[in-house]
Amino acid sequence: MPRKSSVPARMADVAARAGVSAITVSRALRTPDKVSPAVRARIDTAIRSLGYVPNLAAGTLKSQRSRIVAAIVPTLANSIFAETVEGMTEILRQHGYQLLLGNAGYSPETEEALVAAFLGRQPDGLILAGVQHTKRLRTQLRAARVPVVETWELTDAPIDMIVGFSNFEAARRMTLALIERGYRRIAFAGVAPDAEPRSGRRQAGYCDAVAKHGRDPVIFTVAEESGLTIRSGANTMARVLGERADVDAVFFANDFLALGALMECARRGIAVPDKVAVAGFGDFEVAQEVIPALTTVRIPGRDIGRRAASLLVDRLLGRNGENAVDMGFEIVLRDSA
Amino acid sequence: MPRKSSVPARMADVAARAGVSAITVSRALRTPDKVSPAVRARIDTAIRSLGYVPNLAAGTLKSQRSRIVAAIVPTLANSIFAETVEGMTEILRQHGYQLLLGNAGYSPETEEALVAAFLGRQPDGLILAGVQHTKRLRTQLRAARVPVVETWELTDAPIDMIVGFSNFEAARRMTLALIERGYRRIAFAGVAPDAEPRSGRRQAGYCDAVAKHGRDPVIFTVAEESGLTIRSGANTMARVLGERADVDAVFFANDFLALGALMECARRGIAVPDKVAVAGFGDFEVAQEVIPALTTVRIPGRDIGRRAASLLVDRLLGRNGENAVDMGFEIVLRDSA
DNA sequence: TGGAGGCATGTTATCGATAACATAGAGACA
DNA sequence: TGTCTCTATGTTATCGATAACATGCCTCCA
Repeated sequence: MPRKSSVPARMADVAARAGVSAITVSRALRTPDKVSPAVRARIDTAIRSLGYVPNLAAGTLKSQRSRIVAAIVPTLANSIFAETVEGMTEILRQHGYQLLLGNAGYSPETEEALVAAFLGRQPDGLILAGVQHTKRLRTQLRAARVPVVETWELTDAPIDMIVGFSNFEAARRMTLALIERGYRRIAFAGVAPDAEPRSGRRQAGYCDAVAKHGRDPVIFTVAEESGLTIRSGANTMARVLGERADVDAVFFANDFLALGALMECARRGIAVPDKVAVAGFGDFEVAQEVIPALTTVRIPGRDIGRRAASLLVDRLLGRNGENAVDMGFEIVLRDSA
Repeated sequence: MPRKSSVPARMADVAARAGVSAITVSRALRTPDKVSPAVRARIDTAIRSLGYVPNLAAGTLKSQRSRIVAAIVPTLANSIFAETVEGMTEILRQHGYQLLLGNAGYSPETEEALVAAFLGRQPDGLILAGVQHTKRLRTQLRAARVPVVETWELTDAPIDMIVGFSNFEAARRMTLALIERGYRRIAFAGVAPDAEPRSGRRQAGYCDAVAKHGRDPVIFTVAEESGLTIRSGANTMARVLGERADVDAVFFANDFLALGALMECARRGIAVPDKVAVAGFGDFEVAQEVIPALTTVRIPGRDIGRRAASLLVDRLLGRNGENAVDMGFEIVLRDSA
């Protein structure tokens, strides 16, 4: 039966116009080499003349494949996670997958709620930032049998696949580099470990390094409500300068914090690194442009996204490759420390 | 018929366990007040004990409502668009909608391809950045009868709804402010107008303002491949200083460019604003922290996202409100100009 | 006391694509 | 020439939820 032209065309309409059955249209779209060129041409013409758009909800329902990948990140704004998301969309798009995005702040509970909402879409895969999840989330994910990639950290007990680097090791190595450069009293500044797990792992790496050299850690905790911002970096630097005249280097958990610290020093006319050295984490674009250029840890954020998506795609294509990838990091020594 | 416990539970399984029919479960989930409290409680128990997750593909197929909103932005990385996306997810989540995200670079063709791919998901709405789209895209969207919100600009001929501000007017006002402050020879630096339409509109606003004062525009075009980055801002500033000693103020199309310019001046020991003034666009976080603090145009990026999502949600709920919202801008005069 | 109206719940058909199975016809080869 | 294989295409049933319509029962008031 023909339908009013005001309602969208269905596959059956395309089939009728091309003089074939619906399944042949379906094949022409999904596995073109199983359809003869002549028929394929007729179908293409019909599709164009009807403006046909396949209803993926119907396809998903029957085939149990949604071609959707869901990703959950803590935040996009002013963050290197945005690059990771771009890296993911890039690879996923190449393989015909689309990205359903959620941002969870730094709350495992919100993450859990988002995953619950996303699972109803039958995503073919899931990408999460971090390895700190609620117990219920882990249970739910195993039950759903969805391929999962965790990112931005490493752990011995991933849910499934993982693409990241060792925040602990990166911070440890940066701290050792600062020690090697001759700084005697190195402080660490980040948010509370339970508020942001990655920052917490970095703090632990710092503690390990100073302990190895028989020194006491000096830790400044950034107020949680202000977060990893330039402004809170400046505030924290002000506290360090006011409270601990003996500190000769500060290692910040994030480049924005470090940038704020540099600005605070500039405002006060304090020489960096002569009076106090500053190091950051992330190697954001601004790090190499600021004066003095920022010593920091380079993290391949975009590549983490690309690689996470690749692992997922490989799994979905039945190609079984690695399950855990350490993307590494790089200590970048510049002028600020 | 009962199913193996290894396959996910369906609504019928929940219904059986709760001793009701499937439709009652459906109602308990979507319109709980139409189900008696006692039955609702039994259903809730059944859902939890089976770990039931509704299959939204099935629901979408029958109800023709996907509860998905698709958004396409040029880029997320290092960009204020990321805040807009966060604003959108925030509002959409409150109303049970999920965000399908695409990034199109600055290519209308990629945007068109993304929309085509997204439409198959039957999105309940679509949010686009900008108002420059291919003709085919406009046709396709009208045919699909999807509510559309364009953002970040204004136009007399929106596809449907629009939430933005006037890039032209914002740049014009900033230029006038610079003139008023006494700068005689003001240059503009941005990417080529056809590469980034928003930057192009800003350039036009600048030209209008200088022309009103009988002056000739001085335009520096940032190399397209490097884009709106700190580094290309520094390079552009170097060109300005080398080629146009008469220029006493430079208005950059973006805060990152302006930031790079400030850094280049610092490296060369050139006083800002005494020797040359610098203004930016966007009021990114770094603008108020850098030294000298950056004179710029504040754009409510997050609010644009929130408002765009609200307009869409209102439309979907049958509440017909405004179709065009000017979110305005604010000239922020700081130390750099 | 009876019927109108409203609430809670049920029955049936359906959304549109595709997996699984079926079949027709062409060519290959003994 | 018969049968075997392979390719191109078709038929049927189905994925899981929900719209539309149906029904039973309770309450209220004339």
